[in-house]
Amino acid sequence: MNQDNSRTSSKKASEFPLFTVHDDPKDAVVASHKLLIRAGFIRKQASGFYTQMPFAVIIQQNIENIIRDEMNKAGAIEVKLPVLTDAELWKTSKRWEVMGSEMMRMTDRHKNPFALGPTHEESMTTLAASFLKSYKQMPLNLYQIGLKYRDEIRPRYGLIRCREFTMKDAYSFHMDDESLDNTYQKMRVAYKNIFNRCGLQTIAVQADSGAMGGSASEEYMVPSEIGEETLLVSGFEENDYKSNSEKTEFIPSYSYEKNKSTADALKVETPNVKTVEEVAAFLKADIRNFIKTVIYENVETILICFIPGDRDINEAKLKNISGQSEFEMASSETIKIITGAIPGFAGPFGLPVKHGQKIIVTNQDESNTQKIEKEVRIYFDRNLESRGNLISGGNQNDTHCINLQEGRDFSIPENQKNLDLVLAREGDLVPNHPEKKLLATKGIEVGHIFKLGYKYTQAFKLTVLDKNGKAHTPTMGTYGIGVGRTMATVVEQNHDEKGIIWPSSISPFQVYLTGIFKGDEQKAVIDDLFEKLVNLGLKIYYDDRSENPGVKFNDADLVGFPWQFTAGKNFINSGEIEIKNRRTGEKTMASLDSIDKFIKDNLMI
RNA sequence: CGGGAUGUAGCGCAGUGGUAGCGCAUCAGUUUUGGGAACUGAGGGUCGCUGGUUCAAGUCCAGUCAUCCCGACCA
Repeated sequence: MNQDNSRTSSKKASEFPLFTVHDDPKDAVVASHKLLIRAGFIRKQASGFYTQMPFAVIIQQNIENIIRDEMNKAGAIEVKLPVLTDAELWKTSKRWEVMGSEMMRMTDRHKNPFALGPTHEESMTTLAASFLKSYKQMPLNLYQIGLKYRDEIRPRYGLIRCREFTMKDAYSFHMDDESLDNTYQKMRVAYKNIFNRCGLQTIAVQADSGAMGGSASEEYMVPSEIGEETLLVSGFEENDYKSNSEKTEFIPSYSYEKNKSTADALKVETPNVKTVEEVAAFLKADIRNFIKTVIYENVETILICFIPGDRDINEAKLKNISGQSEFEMASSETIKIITGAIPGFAGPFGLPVKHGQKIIVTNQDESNTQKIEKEVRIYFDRNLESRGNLISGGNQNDTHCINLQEGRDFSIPENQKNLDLVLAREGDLVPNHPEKKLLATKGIEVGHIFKLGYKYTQAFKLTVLDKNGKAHTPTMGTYGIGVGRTMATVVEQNHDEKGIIWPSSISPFQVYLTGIFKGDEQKAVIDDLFEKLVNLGLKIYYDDRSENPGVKFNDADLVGFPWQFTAGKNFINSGEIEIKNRRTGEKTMASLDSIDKFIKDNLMI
């Protein structure tokens, strides 16, 4: 009998109960959230915290084991780090402040600060530093599967965005970029295999790699209406361009007018019209000839950005260009100080401040307001270069300027040429393939692989001796997969109006056996069938409740195991079992004698 | 943190200032068993919390907490 552990053994409903519920929970809006709760896989404990019920525990184990198998095959080594992390770790990497209120913090009895780990670069680098001494020990790829805590601003969609979630996180250490790339490529293969084996269709897209260097980064996205990322692709085939919109280079499918201004710059009154759209309508001008001004600030800097009037700014690109990882829209106060006008009338012509200038502004940080000095930085998008007949704010209330000429009325500095600040969108040209246009789709991120570089090895002073006996700082890669999110997105991709349809690779059971019987005598016949099926090696869930048949059929569809066997009066009278494929709905009849072959042909994986 | 909404039985929801309700679920009994059964009976409530107005508050007012949805973070 298959009684070795819960992952491989068969169960009876009378001993291993269902937790299905009749109604959709009122706070659920997406399919995976509704179905996982209705089918009794999860229960909400608090916002962003979920209990896993018995079936979900098995699914999670199945997904984890697929991940383990592929990671181990790719040469990674599993460890387990503490979830609770000492504040010292985060202070060393300067992330104690950067992480802000996203980290769940606490103190121990001695008043020492700790945080529940939102990620483990610090812990893993510290661990590696404790034993990595020689180039001979590398490359090394360490991973763990464990809980992460992030105090999300807005948990939502059930398991898709939680405050406590299980993640597989791996960190690799290398002597050089070539070795890093080698492991990175292995992880690409492993990730493809992992998601394929989980029955999850993903697309790998180019991702923004953040402020720490132009290294490679790929996100594994599940295409979905409810996705929080916008993806831009040239198609969905192997060699098509696929990118996160944050990362996508902006190449317009139309051309911006390059005529020189024939008239001098001129101020015009534009009372109470502020947005580019309003001003364009007011002046009856083409929105593409406008310069849109966007102003951000943080505690150190004020970032003034000029972009084409018909487009939006890409903040991820600005972060990379400016090196500032955090900023927000500048306050009205700040805008008045730097432009001399209320918001809505800023522009490059006659702007009272210069790039690099230090300026005193009021900093309204929480409760206390104080005067602090900030550095002004000015950035121009490349699509403004050499253009004339431009229109922008006049740095004066209710005033705009027309006939502006780049190089005459304002100039893009030489060291700032070719900056790309615009958020690309559907219809723009595909980078390197100007004959194609980008298509937009939404995606949920389930995995991310990333060449990290030296940030943590430097911060934690991790060095090893190279062949020449000289100290060398290794480079790192990091590779994450959201385990619970994988479970949820599988449901998003695999369900119908009746319930979930689990891929057999991660399904808690292969077969849902519905017994329909009157009285103990008939039940005994079907109990006996269950034992025989278990002995054939099937992982089977036997609904032996004395409910009405409809209740059991509905539960079988809802919990979504891939095959449904029904044994009722046909079985009792003539030994016929009905077999239904949950996904296709296809039904066949089999006798106990012929079922062995059916199982070998269809159910053994 | 801004904008919007909701908190009433385990779940889903009604509720007009004047007796706390419905459906499902639960428990007991009888019948029923191939697509969410029927009947009879029973149990289950600090109406989120605190304060106020009123002869009287689930209902009106103020505050507060929680949850969800829309925007900035992320696996």
